[in-house]
Amino acid sequence: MATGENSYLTADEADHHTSSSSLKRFITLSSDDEEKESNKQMVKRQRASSLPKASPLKLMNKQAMIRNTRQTSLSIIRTDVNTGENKWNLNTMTTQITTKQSKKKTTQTKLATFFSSKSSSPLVRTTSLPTVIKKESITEKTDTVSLEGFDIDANEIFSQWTDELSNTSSTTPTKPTVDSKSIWKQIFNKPVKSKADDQELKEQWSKLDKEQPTGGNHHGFRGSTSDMKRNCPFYKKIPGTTFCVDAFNFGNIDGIQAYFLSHFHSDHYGGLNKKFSNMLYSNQITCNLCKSQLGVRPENMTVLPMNTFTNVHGIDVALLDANHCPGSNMFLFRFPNGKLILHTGDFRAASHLMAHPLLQPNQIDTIYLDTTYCDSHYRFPSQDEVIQSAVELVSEQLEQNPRTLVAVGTYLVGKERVFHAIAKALECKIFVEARKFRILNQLEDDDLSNRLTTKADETNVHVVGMGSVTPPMLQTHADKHSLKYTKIIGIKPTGWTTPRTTGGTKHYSIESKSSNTTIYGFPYSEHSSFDELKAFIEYLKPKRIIPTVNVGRANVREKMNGYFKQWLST
DNA sequence: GCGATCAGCT
DNA sequence: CACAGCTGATCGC
Repeated sequence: MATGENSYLTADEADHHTSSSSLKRFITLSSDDEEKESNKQMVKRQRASSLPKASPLKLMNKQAMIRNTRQTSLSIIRTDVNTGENKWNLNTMTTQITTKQSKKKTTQTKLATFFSSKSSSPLVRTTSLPTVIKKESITEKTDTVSLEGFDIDANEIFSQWTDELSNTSSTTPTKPTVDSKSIWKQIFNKPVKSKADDQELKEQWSKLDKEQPTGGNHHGFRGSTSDMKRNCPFYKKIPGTTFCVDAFNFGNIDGIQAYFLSHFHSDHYGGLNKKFSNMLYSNQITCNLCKSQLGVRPENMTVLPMNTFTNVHGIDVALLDANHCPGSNMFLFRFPNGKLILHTGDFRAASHLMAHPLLQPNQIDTIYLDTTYCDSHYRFPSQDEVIQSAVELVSEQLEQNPRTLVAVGTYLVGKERVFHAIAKALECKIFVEARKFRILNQLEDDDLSNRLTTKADETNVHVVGMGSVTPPMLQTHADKHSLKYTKIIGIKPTGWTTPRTTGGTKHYSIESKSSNTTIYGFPYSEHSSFDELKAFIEYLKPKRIIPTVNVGRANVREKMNGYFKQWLST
């Protein structure tokens, strides 16, 4: 249980409210437990009376978020429309108590309301109230409810609850009054359904299938059939927040304040340009690239530190290395009640990622998972093994013929380790085009930067775009840059290359060969292999997994779901 | 004439 | 196929 210093709950309450098994526990409460429960409430009330009164609050925002989790908690996050700041967090926690009346189980909900502020004492006031909502009326998912048109004074809401409390004997729940009902109606101004997670997810996917039937990955990158702006798929939004991840192709998304970017690859930043007028959150390297390559204005970007929680609009966010390309990170979101959501962005799972102190088993509620290779036939060696193999190949080739040009395919960012390792082994420089030169110099790797040159004849190791690793393109490249080579070899590091299991350590395949041009495919991946994904999930044991890649077809999703179930049940 | 977006391709 | 682009055409200003 993460009850860090930023948690708005005391440790005791956090445990009480957010324990993963709390729901189950309440359903099976014995009368003994009930007694304990009412004692607890009593203590709480006593403590509440000694706390300072809540100061009057004016709800200035046009939007509030209603979040109902497994623990059936409800929170309203209030934002100042002028500053975009969350000055106050106004939370209403609900806990559930099940009583056995006759044979029928009925669930009643007690409310504990409290106000909290980032700057002052976290718990200003607590109270408990009679039943206002029934469990059945709460969905376990998150709903964003627009409060447009309402100008609600918080005191107006809660004064009525307080009145109810004083008129009610503390142990006997009474029926809600019409007044408090109407207030809840205002907040839940759209119908709230009760559904199991699975069912809810299924519906969100099939809704997406209907809306965007073009298949593919709903990146918003392709597949538009009309001039209508596409909707942001649900799995790019973080429930219970005003956050989205890697969603720049959908204009200004309703209810979104913070646009997170996991790394600088075009299918993730797609749509981002200098006209971007919202707030982007990412790591230093990615922000550098957004500025230099896309012209995103610095005032529209916030650089977040790695490996530590930073508060963004009332929610703590930590950036963790994703082991994908340089400047790639995962996002770990921590809610005021301790709930954790992990968005992996694109990542390659490895033991050193799982060893991160912020990633503990059984702590994560929902994980948004890079499922690029989530199929049992995707197995490839470690990056180190493949790099080793590439270095050996290049060394052999150069020994045979020193007038060999080595062209290594790369992405805009990504696959750097391959040509870097080769250049290190050969103790030589690395030729890159001017644009690539600028990009690589932003990656904060001194040895890499020192080896770069934009003069083609200074080294045998040339960096080219992945698309240029074809026989005719390589030929053109060799002709264009130098006459001092008699042979050219292309290195194509891509995860889609099926590794040749030659029994040895030569992890490559020959993709094409002519008299003086050979292209080698290396199974060098910057996404998790199937086994790595499996190990990652089996270690973390999240409550729920939402895939973010290969989600365009229902049958593929079903297959992945099958794997998830297996992994989580071991 | 420029940038943004799209189809096609790898 | 997917990935992470690239190229060239078209659209909007």
